[in-house]
Amino acid sequence: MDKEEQVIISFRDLYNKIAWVNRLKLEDSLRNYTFSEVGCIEYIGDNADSNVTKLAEYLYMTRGALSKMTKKLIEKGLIESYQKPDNKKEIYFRLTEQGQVIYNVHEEMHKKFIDRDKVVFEHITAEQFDNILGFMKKYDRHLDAELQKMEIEMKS
Amino acid sequence: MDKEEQVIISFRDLYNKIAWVNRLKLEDSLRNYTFSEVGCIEYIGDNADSNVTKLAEYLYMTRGALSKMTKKLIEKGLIESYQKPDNKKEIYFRLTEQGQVIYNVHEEMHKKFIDRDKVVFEHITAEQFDNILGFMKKYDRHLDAELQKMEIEMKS
DNA sequence: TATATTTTGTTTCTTTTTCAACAATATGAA
DNA sequence: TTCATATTGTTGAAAAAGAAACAAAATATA
Repeated sequence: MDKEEQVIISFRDLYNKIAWVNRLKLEDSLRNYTFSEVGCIEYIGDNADSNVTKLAEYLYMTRGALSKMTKKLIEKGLIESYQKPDNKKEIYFRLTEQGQVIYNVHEEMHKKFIDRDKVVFEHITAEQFDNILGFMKKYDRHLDAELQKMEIEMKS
Repeated sequence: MDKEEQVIISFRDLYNKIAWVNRLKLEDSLRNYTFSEVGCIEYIGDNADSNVTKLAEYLYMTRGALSKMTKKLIEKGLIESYQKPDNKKEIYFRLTEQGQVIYNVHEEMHKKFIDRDKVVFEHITAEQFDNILGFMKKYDRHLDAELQKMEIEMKS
Protein backbone atom coordinates (compact mmCIF):
# COMPACT_ATOMS: atom_id res chain seq x y z
CA MET A 1 0.00 0.00 0.00
CA ASP A 2 1.52 3.30 -1.04
CA LYS A 3 1.40 6.52 0.92
CA GLU A 4 -1.57 7.99 -0.92
CA GLU A 5 -3.69 4.97 -0.19
CA GLN A 6 -2.50 4.86 3.38
CA VAL A 7 -3.55 8.47 3.92
CA ILE A 8 -6.96 7.90 2.39
CA ILE A 9 -7.61 4.77 4.43
CA SER A 10 -6.42 6.34 7.68
CA PHE A 11 -8.46 9.39 6.86
CA ARG A 12 -11.61 7.32 6.47
CA ASP A 13 -11.04 5.24 9.57
CA LEU A 14 -10.24 8.30 11.66
CA TYR A 15 -13.28 10.19 10.48
CA ASN A 16 -15.53 7.25 11.24
CA LYS A 17 -14.13 6.98 14.72
CA ILE A 18 -14.53 10.69 15.42
CA ALA A 19 -18.10 10.61 14.14
CA TRP A 20 -18.82 7.54 16.22
CA VAL A 21 -17.45 8.92 19.49
CA ASN A 22 -19.14 12.29 19.05
CA ARG A 23 -22.39 10.69 18.09
CA LEU A 24 -22.42 8.61 21.27
CA LYS A 25 -21.79 11.72 23.35
CA LEU A 26 -24.37 13.76 21.46
CA GLU A 27 -27.10 11.14 21.68
CA ASP A 28 -26.34 10.83 25.34
CA SER A 29 -26.94 14.50 26.10
CA LEU A 30 -29.83 14.95 23.64
CA ARG A 31 -31.64 11.74 24.36
CA ASN A 32 -34.94 12.50 22.67
CA TYR A 33 -33.49 13.53 19.34
CA THR A 34 -31.85 11.51 16.61
CA PHE A 35 -28.45 12.41 15.19
CA SER A 36 -30.07 13.53 11.94
CA GLU A 37 -32.54 15.75 13.74
CA VAL A 38 -29.74 17.48 15.60
CA GLY A 39 -27.90 17.97 12.30
CA CYS A 40 -31.06 19.44 10.86
CA ILE A 41 -31.43 21.88 13.76
CA GLU A 42 -27.76 22.78 13.48
CA TYR A 43 -28.10 23.67 9.81
CA ILE A 44 -31.28 25.68 10.29
CA GLY A 45 -29.66 27.58 13.15
CA ASP A 46 -26.62 28.40 11.04
CA ASN A 47 -28.30 29.21 7.73
CA ALA A 48 -31.03 31.75 7.09
CA ASP A 49 -33.79 30.68 4.74
CA SER A 50 -32.92 27.01 4.82
CA ASN A 51 -35.36 24.72 3.05
CA VAL A 52 -35.87 21.01 2.48
CA THR A 53 -33.62 20.94 -0.58
CA LYS A 54 -30.64 22.62 1.09
CA LEU A 55 -31.03 20.47 4.17
CA ALA A 56 -31.04 17.33 2.03
CA GLU A 57 -27.84 18.42 0.29
CA TYR A 58 -26.12 19.22 3.55
CA LEU A 59 -27.09 15.99 5.25
CA TYR A 60 -26.65 13.80 2.16
CA MET A 61 -30.21 12.55 2.44
CA THR A 62 -33.26 12.63 0.17
CA ARG A 63 -35.71 15.51 0.07
CA GLY A 64 -38.43 13.06 0.98
CA ALA A 65 -36.66 12.16 4.20
CA LEU A 66 -36.26 15.82 5.11
CA SER A 67 -39.82 16.64 4.25
CA LYS A 68 -40.84 14.13 6.89
CA MET A 69 -38.20 15.16 9.38
CA THR A 70 -39.04 18.87 9.27
CA LYS A 71 -42.72 18.02 9.63
CA LYS A 72 -41.89 16.10 12.79
CA LEU A 73 -39.70 18.88 14.14
CA ILE A 74 -42.53 21.36 13.58
CA GLU A 75 -44.91 19.07 15.48
CA LYS A 76 -42.38 18.87 18.29
CA GLY A 77 -42.22 22.67 18.33
CA LEU A 78 -38.51 22.93 17.55
CA ILE A 79 -38.73 24.73 14.21
CA GLU A 80 -41.31 26.72 12.28
CA SER A 81 -41.81 27.33 8.60
CA TYR A 82 -42.35 30.55 6.69
CA GLN A 83 -42.58 31.76 3.14
CA LYS A 84 -41.64 34.90 1.25
CA PRO A 85 -44.20 37.11 -0.47
CA ASP A 86 -42.53 36.75 -3.86
CA ASN A 87 -42.22 32.95 -3.84
CA LYS A 88 -45.16 30.62 -3.38
CA LYS A 89 -43.13 27.45 -3.86
CA GLU A 90 -40.21 27.46 -1.47
CA ILE A 91 -40.79 26.85 2.21
CA TYR A 92 -38.16 28.04 4.68
CA PHE A 93 -37.44 27.10 8.27
CA ARG A 94 -36.24 28.86 11.38
CA LEU A 95 -35.70 27.72 14.94
CA THR A 96 -38.27 28.32 17.65
CA GLU A 97 -37.11 29.27 21.16
CA GLN A 98 -37.28 25.61 22.10
CA GLY A 99 -35.29 24.69 19.01
CA GLN A 100 -32.69 27.29 19.94
CA VAL A 101 -32.22 25.51 23.26
CA ILE A 102 -31.36 22.29 21.45
CA TYR A 103 -29.10 24.23 19.09
CA ASN A 104 -27.24 25.69 22.06
CA VAL A 105 -26.76 22.31 23.69
CA HIS A 106 -25.34 21.04 20.41
CA GLU A 107 -23.05 24.05 20.16
CA GLU A 108 -21.73 23.45 23.64
CA MET A 109 -21.10 19.81 22.88
CA HIS A 110 -19.32 20.80 19.69
CA LYS A 111 -17.05 23.12 21.66
CA LYS A 112 -16.36 20.35 24.13
CA PHE A 113 -15.31 18.06 21.27
CA ILE A 114 -12.92 20.67 19.93
CA ASP A 115 -11.56 21.19 23.40
CA ARG A 116 -11.24 17.49 24.07
CA ASP A 117 -9.16 17.10 20.90
CA LYS A 118 -6.96 20.18 21.40
CA VAL A 119 -4.08 18.05 22.70
CA VAL A 120 -3.76 16.33 19.36
CA PHE A 121 -2.90 19.63 17.70
CA GLU A 122 -0.41 20.71 20.36
CA HIS A 123 2.82 20.48 18.41
CA ILE A 124 1.53 21.54 15.04
CA THR A 125 3.11 24.67 13.64
CA ALA A 126 1.24 27.45 11.87
CA GLU A 127 2.92 26.39 8.66
CA GLN A 128 1.75 22.82 9.06
CA PHE A 129 -1.80 24.02 9.69
CA ASP A 130 -1.72 25.95 6.46
CA ASN A 131 -0.36 22.91 4.66
CA ILE A 132 -3.15 20.72 5.92
CA LEU A 133 -5.86 23.26 5.19
CA GLY A 134 -4.40 23.91 1.77
CA PHE A 135 -4.33 20.22 1.01
CA MET A 136 -7.95 19.74 2.02
CA LYS A 137 -9.03 22.72 -0.05
CA LYS A 138 -7.26 21.25 -3.05
CA TYR A 139 -8.90 17.88 -2.50
CA ASP A 140 -12.28 19.55 -2.15
CA ARG A 141 -11.92 21.38 -5.44
CA HIS A 142 -10.76 18.20 -7.12
CA LEU A 143 -13.95 16.46 -5.98
CA ASP A 144 -16.12 19.32 -7.13
CA ALA A 145 -14.63 18.95 -10.57
CA GLU A 146 -15.26 15.21 -10.39
CA LEU A 147 -18.88 15.78 -9.40
CA GLN A 148 -19.34 18.09 -12.33
CA LYS A 149 -17.93 15.46 -14.67
CA MET A 150 -20.44 13.00 -13.26
CA GLU A 151 -23.31 15.40 -13.82
CA ILE A 152 -22.31 15.80 -17.44
CA GLU A 153 -22.08 12.01 -17.83
CA MET A 154 -25.53 11.64 -16.31
CA LYS A 155 -27.07 13.96 -18.85
CA SER A 156 -25.63 12.14 -21.82
CA MET B 1 -12.89 30.09 14.33
CA ASP B 2 -9.40 28.96 15.29
CA LYS B 3 -7.19 26.65 13.27
CA GLU B 4 -8.03 23.50 15.20
CA GLU B 5 -11.72 23.97 14.60
CA GLN B 6 -11.13 24.86 10.98
CA VAL B 7 -9.20 21.65 10.43
CA ILE B 8 -11.88 19.54 12.09
CA ILE B 9 -14.70 21.16 10.14
CA SER B 10 -12.86 20.91 6.82
CA PHE B 11 -11.96 17.37 7.65
CA ARG B 12 -15.60 16.47 8.20
CA ASP B 13 -16.84 18.24 5.09
CA LEU B 14 -14.13 16.72 2.93
CA TYR B 15 -14.75 13.22 4.20
CA ASN B 16 -18.47 13.54 3.57
CA LYS B 17 -17.83 14.69 0.04
CA ILE B 18 -15.39 11.86 -0.69
CA ALA B 19 -17.83 9.32 0.72
CA TRP B 20 -20.65 10.84 -1.30
CA VAL B 21 -18.81 10.83 -4.62
CA ASN B 22 -17.45 7.32 -4.16
CA ARG B 23 -20.81 6.04 -3.05
CA LEU B 24 -22.46 7.36 -6.20
CA LYS B 25 -19.82 5.67 -8.36
CA LEU B 26 -20.00 2.44 -6.38
CA GLU B 27 -23.77 2.18 -6.46
CA ASP B 28 -23.61 2.88 -10.15
CA SER B 29 -21.34 -0.06 -10.92
CA LEU B 30 -22.86 -2.43 -8.36
CA ARG B 31 -26.48 -1.60 -8.98
CA ASN B 32 -28.07 -4.54 -7.20
CA TYR B 33 -26.22 -4.10 -3.92
CA THR B 34 -26.52 -1.47 -1.26
CA PHE B 35 -23.55 0.46 0.05
CA SER B 36 -23.71 -1.44 3.34
CA GLU B 37 -23.81 -4.78 1.63
CA VAL B 38 -20.69 -3.94 -0.34
CA GLY B 39 -19.00 -2.85 2.89
CA CYS B 40 -20.00 -6.15 4.41
CA ILE B 41 -18.55 -8.13 1.51
CA GLU B 42 -15.39 -6.03 1.65
CA TYR B 43 -14.87 -6.81 5.33
CA ILE B 44 -15.56 -10.52 4.96
CA GLY B 45 -13.14 -10.67 2.03
CA ASP B 46 -10.43 -8.95 4.03
CA ASN B 47 -10.86 -10.67 7.36
CA ALA B 48 -10.83 -14.36 8.11
CA ASP B 49 -13.41 -15.62 10.59
CA SER B 50 -15.53 -12.50 10.49
CA ASN B 51 -18.80 -12.72 12.36
CA VAL B 52 -21.87 -10.57 12.96
CA THR B 53 -20.31 -8.81 15.93
CA LYS B 54 -17.10 -7.79 14.15
CA LEU B 55 -19.03 -6.68 11.09
CA ALA B 56 -21.27 -4.52 13.24
CA GLU B 57 -18.27 -2.87 14.86
CA TYR B 58 -16.59 -2.24 11.53
CA LEU B 59 -19.68 -0.78 9.88
CA TYR B 60 -20.90 1.10 12.95
CA MET B 61 -24.23 -0.66 12.82
CA THR B 62 -26.16 -2.93 15.20
CA ARG B 63 -25.70 -6.67 15.40
CA GLY B 64 -29.37 -7.05 14.57
CA ALA B 65 -28.93 -5.22 11.29
CA LEU B 66 -25.99 -7.41 10.36
CA SER B 67 -27.76 -10.57 11.34
CA LYS B 68 -30.41 -9.71 8.76
CA MET B 69 -27.94 -8.47 6.19
CA THR B 70 -25.76 -11.60 6.30
CA LYS B 71 -28.88 -13.73 6.08
CA LYS B 72 -29.82 -11.90 2.91
CA LEU B 73 -26.34 -12.20 1.47
CA ILE B 74 -26.42 -15.94 2.10
CA GLU B 75 -29.77 -16.17 0.31
CA LYS B 76 -28.28 -14.24 -2.58
CA GLY B 77 -25.39 -16.69 -2.64
CA LEU B 78 -22.65 -14.14 -2.01
CA ILE B 79 -21.41 -15.44 1.31
CA GLU B 80 -21.62 -18.63 3.32
CA SER B 81 -21.41 -19.34 7.02
CA TYR B 82 -19.37 -21.88 8.94
CA GLN B 83 -18.54 -22.78 12.49
CA LYS B 84 -15.58 -24.17 14.36
CA PRO B 85 -15.65 -27.50 16.16
CA ASP B 86 -14.70 -25.94 19.50
CA ASN B 87 -17.29 -23.17 19.47
CA LYS B 88 -21.01 -23.77 19.07
CA LYS B 89 -21.96 -20.12 19.49
CA GLU B 90 -20.01 -18.05 17.04
CA ILE B 91 -20.92 -18.11 13.36
CA TYR B 92 -18.32 -17.05 10.81
CA PHE B 93 -18.58 -15.95 7.20
CA ARG B 94 -16.57 -16.33 4.05
CA LEU B 95 -17.16 -15.24 0.47
CA THR B 96 -18.54 -17.59 -2.16
CA GLU B 97 -17.18 -17.45 -5.69
CA GLN B 98 -20.00 -15.13 -6.62
CA GLY B 99 -19.23 -12.97 -3.61
CA GLN B 100 -15.60 -12.84 -4.63
CA VAL B 101 -16.69 -11.36 -7.96
CA ILE B 102 -18.43 -8.51 -6.16
CA TYR B 103 -15.40 -8.12 -3.91
CA ASN B 104 -13.16 -7.80 -6.96
CA VAL B 105 -15.38 -5.19 -8.57
CA HIS B 106 -15.26 -3.20 -5.35
CA GLU B 107 -11.49 -3.54 -5.21
CA GLU B 108 -11.15 -2.25 -8.74
CA MET B 109 -13.38 0.69 -7.98
CA HIS B 110 -11.35 1.41 -4.88
CA LYS B 111 -8.16 1.47 -6.95
CA LYS B 112 -9.81 3.79 -9.41
CA PHE B 113 -10.71 6.17 -6.60
CA ILE B 114 -7.12 6.20 -5.38
CA ASP B 115 -5.94 6.77 -8.91
CA ARG B 116 -8.47 9.49 -9.54
CA ASP B 117 -7.25 11.36 -6.46
CA LYS B 118 -3.53 10.89 -7.08
CA VAL B 119 -3.17 14.43 -8.47
CA VAL B 120 -4.10 15.90 -5.13
CA PHE B 121 -1.03 14.33 -3.55
CA GLU B 122 1.35 15.37 -6.30
CA HIS B 123 3.42 17.95 -4.48
CA ILE B 124 3.46 16.34 -1.08
CA THR B 125 6.88 15.43 0.22
CA ALA B 126 7.73 12.21 2.01
CA GLU B 127 8.17 14.22 5.18
CA GLN B 128 4.74 15.76 4.87
CA PHE B 129 3.24 12.33 4.34
CA ASP B 130 4.80 11.13 7.54
CA ASN B 131 3.55 14.21 9.34
CA ILE B 132 0.00 13.62 8.21
CA LEU B 133 0.08 9.92 8.99
CA GLY B 134 1.66 10.60 12.36
CA PHE B 135 -0.98 13.15 13.16
CA MET B 136 -3.81 10.79 12.28
CA LYS B 137 -2.29 8.03 14.34
CA LYS B 138 -2.05 10.35 17.31
CA TYR B 139 -5.65 11.42 16.87
CA ASP B 140 -6.72 7.80 16.60
CA ARG B 141 -5.01 6.86 19.85
CA HIS B 142 -6.50 9.89 21.54
CA LEU B 143 -9.98 8.71 20.56
CA ASP B 144 -9.30 5.18 21.73
CA ALA B 145 -8.43 6.58 25.13
CA GLU B 146 -11.61 8.64 25.04
CA LEU B 147 -13.67 5.58 24.17
CA GLN B 148 -12.18 3.72 27.08
CA LYS B 149 -13.08 6.57 29.41
CA MET B 150 -16.65 6.38 28.13
CA GLU B 151 -16.81 2.65 28.76
CA ILE B 152 -15.71 3.16 32.33
CA GLU B 153 -18.32 5.89 32.79
CA MET B 154 -21.00 3.59 31.41
CA LYS B 155 -20.27 0.92 33.98
CA SER B 156 -20.56 3.27 36.92
C1' DT C 1 -45.98 36.14 -24.69
C1' DA C 2 -46.77 31.14 -24.66
C1' DT C 3 -44.89 26.84 -23.83
C1' DA C 4 -41.44 23.55 -22.42
C1' DT C 5 -38.30 22.39 -18.79
C1' DT C 6 -36.68 22.48 -14.14
C1' DT C 7 -37.12 22.97 -9.31
C1' DT C 8 -39.45 22.23 -5.02
C1' DG C 9 -41.89 19.83 -1.68
C1' DT C 10 -45.02 16.00 -0.58
C1' DT C 11 -46.82 11.37 -0.48
C1' DT C 12 -47.09 6.28 -0.80
C1' DC C 13 -44.79 2.13 -0.91
C1' DT C 14 -40.79 -0.47 0.20
C1' DT C 15 -36.39 -1.34 2.21
C1' DT C 16 -33.09 -0.65 5.71
C1' DT C 17 -31.94 -0.06 10.34
C1' DT C 18 -32.64 0.29 15.18
C1' DC C 19 -34.46 -1.14 19.59
C1' DA C 20 -35.20 -4.26 22.96
C1' DA C 21 -36.13 -8.70 24.50
C1' DC C 22 -34.64 -13.29 24.11
C1' DA C 23 -32.30 -18.09 24.09
C1' DA C 24 -28.03 -20.43 23.66
C1' DT C 25 -23.45 -20.66 24.65
C1' DA C 26 -19.10 -19.23 26.69
C1' DT C 27 -16.49 -17.25 30.40
C1' DG C 28 -15.32 -16.03 35.03
C1' DA C 29 -15.57 -16.43 40.05
C1' DA C 30 -16.57 -18.86 44.26
C1' DT D 1 -17.37 -28.18 39.88
C1' DT D 2 -21.36 -24.81 40.12
C1' DC D 3 -23.50 -20.69 39.55
C1' DA D 4 -23.50 -15.90 38.14
C1' DT D 5 -22.22 -12.87 34.37
C1' DA D 6 -21.07 -11.72 29.69
C1' DT D 7 -21.14 -12.51 24.84
C1' DT D 8 -23.27 -13.91 20.57
C1' DG D 9 -26.75 -14.11 17.27
C1' DT D 10 -31.75 -13.78 16.26
C1' DT D 11 -36.36 -11.99 16.20
C1' DG D 12 -40.65 -8.88 15.86
C1' DA D 13 -42.21 -4.34 16.14
C1' DA D 14 -41.24 0.34 15.24
C1' DA D 15 -38.72 4.08 13.26
C1' DA D 16 -35.82 6.08 9.73
C1' DA D 17 -34.69 6.58 5.09
C1' DG D 18 -34.81 5.75 0.08
C1' DA D 19 -37.28 5.43 -4.54
C1' DA D 20 -40.40 6.96 -7.49
C1' DA D 21 -44.39 9.36 -8.93
C1' DC D 22 -46.77 13.53 -8.51
C1' DA D 23 -48.72 18.54 -8.45
C1' DA D 24 -47.57 23.26 -8.07
C1' DA D 25 -44.71 26.86 -8.96
C1' DA D 26 -40.64 29.01 -10.99
C1' DT D 27 -37.50 29.47 -14.77
C1' DA D 28 -35.82 29.10 -19.43
C1' DT D 29 -36.65 29.02 -24.24
C1' DA D 30 -38.82 29.93 -28.55
